[in-house]
Amino acid sequence: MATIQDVARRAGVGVGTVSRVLNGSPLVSDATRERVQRVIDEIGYRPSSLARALSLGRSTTIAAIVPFFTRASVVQRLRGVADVIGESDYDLVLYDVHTPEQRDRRFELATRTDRAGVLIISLAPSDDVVKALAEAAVPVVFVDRRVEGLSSVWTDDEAGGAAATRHLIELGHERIAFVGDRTDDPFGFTSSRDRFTGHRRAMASAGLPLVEEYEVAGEHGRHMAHRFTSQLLELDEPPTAVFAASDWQAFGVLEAAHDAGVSVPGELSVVGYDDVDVARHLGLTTVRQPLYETGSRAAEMLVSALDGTAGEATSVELPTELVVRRTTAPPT
Amino acid sequence: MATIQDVARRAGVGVGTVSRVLNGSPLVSDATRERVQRVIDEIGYRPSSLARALSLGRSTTIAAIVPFFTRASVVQRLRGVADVIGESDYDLVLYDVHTPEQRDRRFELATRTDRAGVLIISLAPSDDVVKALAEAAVPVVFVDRRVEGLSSVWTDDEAGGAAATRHLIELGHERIAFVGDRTDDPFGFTSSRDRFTGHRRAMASAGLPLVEEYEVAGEHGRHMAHRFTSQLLELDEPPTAVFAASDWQAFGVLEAAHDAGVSVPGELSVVGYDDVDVARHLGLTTVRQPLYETGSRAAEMLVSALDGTAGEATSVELPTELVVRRTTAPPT
DNA sequence: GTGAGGGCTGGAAGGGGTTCCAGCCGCTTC
DNA sequence: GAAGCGGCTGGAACCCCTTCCAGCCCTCAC
Repeated sequence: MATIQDVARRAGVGVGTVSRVLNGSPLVSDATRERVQRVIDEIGYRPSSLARALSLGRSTTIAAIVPFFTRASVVQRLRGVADVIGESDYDLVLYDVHTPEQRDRRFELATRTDRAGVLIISLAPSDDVVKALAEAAVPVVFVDRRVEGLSSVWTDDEAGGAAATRHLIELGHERIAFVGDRTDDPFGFTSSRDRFTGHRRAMASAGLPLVEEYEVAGEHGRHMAHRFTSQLLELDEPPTAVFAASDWQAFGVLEAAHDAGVSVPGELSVVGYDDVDVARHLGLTTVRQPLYETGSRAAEMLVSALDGTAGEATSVELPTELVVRRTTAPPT
Repeated sequence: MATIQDVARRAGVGVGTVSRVLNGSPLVSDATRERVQRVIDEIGYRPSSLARALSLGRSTTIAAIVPFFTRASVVQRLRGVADVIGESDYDLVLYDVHTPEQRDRRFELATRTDRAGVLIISLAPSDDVVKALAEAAVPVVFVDRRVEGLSSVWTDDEAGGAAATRHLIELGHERIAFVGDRTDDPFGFTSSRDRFTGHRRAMASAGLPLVEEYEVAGEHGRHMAHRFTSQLLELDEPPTAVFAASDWQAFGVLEAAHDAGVSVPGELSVVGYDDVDVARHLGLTTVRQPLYETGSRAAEMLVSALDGTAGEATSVELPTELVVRRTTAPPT
């Protein structure tokens, strides 16, 4: 592997000059520049970004800490991140997190200097970590979560949840169930909880009673939602509508309804959350949140912070939007 | 940020000794080791992996070059990769590729030494690139593609395609259409083409005619498949079955059938390919390929190559499997 | 002619690790 | 008691860049 020394020697110049050519410094005469450039092309020299980073004291890699990057919603956000970072001079390092232990380890790593910046998706840092991050030299942007004193891009889950339930209420539903994530989730995800809060708020302001049997929560995913829905449908007074905390849970609800021979939206209305790709395909009424944009906006904020064009920590809220499709209708 | 010098000074030892403690060398007395370790813990010292990599001459990052990592099938593979790399001491750098230009640029970067190893998913390198990769010091493993002289993990798309069509033939279908990707695809993806070859082979060996009208190809994705299927269904003699080169294209086919009021599987049988998550959900008959395993196996191969426990380049074929669900039935 | 100043250049220092080499110490061994 | 040896240690050299500083040469003004 050729080094800057080799180039300097072959071109008959000093290493400083080669470095200046490499970095487009104006302090090089055209003749010299051309000569050096020719040698570079000839021997196919490429500077070591490792050495460069060490010398500069900053790397060009951005870490993204991501939970379950298999989930469609997370992938969408990540795509926004990847698109922006791909256009920049930075590289994207992916840290997938399955367990709270991994999460904490990753957070600890994040405070080290090896990465130029850090993007944290959907994960909740403890107060200690927040402090460490705030003190650390590396810029951090949170996606899908608001953190005091640090930059973030987020949406209002509570308002979104309220909108979903309000839609059902406006259609005339009164017995509305909520299917969400377990509340003691070890990652401290709050989106399901916030959507639930919104749901209750909407129920309350419509003067509808909160029936405990209608509020179920379990492991994230289709299966649990399926099982819960089967149980809901067997109640003496089953709900006429279900608001699921995510599209995938809504799919589980739909499946369960199908299995039980309950027609949608005839006998049961269903609303999801996220507006994942497939949602449109299946005609699911849902609350759309701008997944891609949360990722791309956050990445943009981080990159401009790294390039020094951004100022203080900023918190950006992106809007959600109710998308009415074919799984909701007035109760019969 | 503390350096190894600081630790050495505070512990009253030389930097060499600190480095030895850091790397678990046996050439340190227990007393010294403990003293150094205490200082490390005290001041929360973390070695710079950048400096370490530079000094060692090798980094601990693995690059994954990935096309459209939004596609569910690609995400599945990537998950396999991420799981394995997450368990190792390496970091995963993600390069998403949307255009052939990006691909070529990424390949060029791959031949440089900054990354310890490279994983290339589904993408086709030119002969020049193959040569460069073979010569470069960095180990490379291809996923979803077989490359002469380099390691790879792949499945037999032709056999899979043949199996899909054979299934339809065995059900009694004779008018079987194929909906695939455009053949002049700029990335040189070959999977759709290979599946098509398998399809034709199966037709031929069953003595069935190849009808040109039944072989359609266009941009990858649901929409094109939708449009093509609508056209197919308007033919004087429409096909009774469709083999789509991917699950998502199969979903487009299903949509088109639904829109045209054609019942599935009553009037039209549909087979997909990949067995993406949603396929099960929608009851799609499809050819399952082990997406996750393809990624994890490749990552394992790469990691062991990096750790020196692997030998020569190896090529691993993983099996495909026909999964019959609710979208195929005998013709009426 | 001299001094000042500007344009360009070479090379040393520095960034934070690893490793090799030399050296010290204390113990055997003859 | 000297020689030999093994265990442990300190520190210089090195990995490959960037940047700062000093210095050279020229031009221009006085």
